[in-house]
Amino acid sequence: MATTQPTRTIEDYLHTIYSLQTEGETVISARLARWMRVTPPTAWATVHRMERDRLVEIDGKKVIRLTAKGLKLAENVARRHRLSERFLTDILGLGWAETHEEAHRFEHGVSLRVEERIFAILKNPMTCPHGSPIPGTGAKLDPDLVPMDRLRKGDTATVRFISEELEEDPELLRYLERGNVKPGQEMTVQELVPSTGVVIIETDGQSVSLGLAVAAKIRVLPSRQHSGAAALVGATRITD
Amino acid sequence: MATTQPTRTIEDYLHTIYSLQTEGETVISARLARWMRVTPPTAWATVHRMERDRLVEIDGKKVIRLTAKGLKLAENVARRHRLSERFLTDILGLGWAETHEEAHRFEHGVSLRVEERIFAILKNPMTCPHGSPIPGTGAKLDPDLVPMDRLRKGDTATVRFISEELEEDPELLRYLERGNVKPGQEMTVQELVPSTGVVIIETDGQSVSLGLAVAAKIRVLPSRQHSGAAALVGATRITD
DNA sequence: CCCGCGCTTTAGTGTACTCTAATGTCGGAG
DNA sequence: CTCCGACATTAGAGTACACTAAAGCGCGGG
Repeated sequence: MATTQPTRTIEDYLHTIYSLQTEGETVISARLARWMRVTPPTAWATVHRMERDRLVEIDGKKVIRLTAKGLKLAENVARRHRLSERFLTDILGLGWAETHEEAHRFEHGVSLRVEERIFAILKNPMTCPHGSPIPGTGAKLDPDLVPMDRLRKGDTATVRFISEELEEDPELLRYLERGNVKPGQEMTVQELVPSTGVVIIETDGQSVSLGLAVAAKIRVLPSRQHSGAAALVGATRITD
Repeated sequence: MATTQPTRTIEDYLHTIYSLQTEGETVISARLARWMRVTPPTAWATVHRMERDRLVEIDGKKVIRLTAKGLKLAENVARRHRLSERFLTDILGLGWAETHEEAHRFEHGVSLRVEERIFAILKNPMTCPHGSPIPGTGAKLDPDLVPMDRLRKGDTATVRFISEELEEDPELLRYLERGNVKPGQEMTVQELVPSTGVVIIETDGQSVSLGLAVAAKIRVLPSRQHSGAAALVGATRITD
């Protein structure tokens, strides 16, 4: 009945699918292939093993969705990952940009017992250092958050959430760290012209330029709602 | 040239071979098979992959020895393992008996960076909680230590070292923990009659019975040398 | 309406690691 | 000297995960 512990590979897929799914993205095999850095046939085969083991379902449009069983396992992986990130930064003192990569390795070594201890030592944290809620704590992504690319020139907001998709790129993370683009940071939009594909924001007096695809995966809580935050709803994009 | 990172399996074999080798035991394939809980053909194939990759050499008597390359990797695994044990007991508060098992999982998640941080937080520990020296710290197993089964009735000694071979059995470890048979503990031999196969010792007023095969893998520093500690040299045994 | 591009899927390989079943080998006990 | 038992080894098989090469498929634009 495949009640065996998922392998490391399967845990990674579960985590990725969970991330995309909770961030409201459409999960298809090709996207997983890119994220996992494997070829499409490899991802396809793995996803189909997961379907066989009732971890996911694949609908007529090839969209992959976690089953209840898969969700449970995925939440567990995500919890260990995000908790590991907190642990690595808060207790071991690793940098904000390194921690995702390190946690990706670290999380697989964390058993239930160790997880509980780390939780206790950290005093039950609710989110990872990049703003993702830690499953099991009751924390949810604030629905009032807005993708940064929906802001307009002059808008002020607080950075709250960096997508785990962006975390896959350490160079980008270092760039964001240098620019203070981290949860809790106040920011103001200096320029945002869709046709240029660039948004320029100001954080603590620093000017930081971001591509719109990147800005779309950073969520902020607006302070002064200029106006149009709700205008562009439904502009779904599968950019990877 | 197989400069790839060793797999988890290979790391485990390296660690086991390293443990046996540094404790002065003869390493053969059958023994590895028992320790790793796999069948002899599996262990054989794995060891031969390791030979192919120049991690070990196998002599005419089928004895397996680490090459310089294998030793380097094995020391790294052992360091991460023993350091993890210290970390899990000292920082996370896991029990002395659980920690080996947990560390076995945990160690694979520890990168060089994380290893360095843990070292720093623990203030450069020299040994694991069971007395094994942590490679890279310069610590060595004290050559004055004596296997507990070499003592005689009435001898007093201090427990210093529990073999990693014994650590594979959590039940035994819990028994030892309850009986205070841990590094640093003073003890006196109450009974030791080889023909009975049992040694009875006293620790903090507690009486603890151990099989001689187990006692042989616990090393102590004698306080009063009654006499015959050097008598039985060379009684090599491959008991597992 | 057809074509191409992105996605899916099949086919064929290869390595690591595991098993069972069976055979070869060697040394010590009788 | 022979036979048994422990160990080594070969043979045959299966799963997970990775790849390349090559089709198939469906939809949006010309």
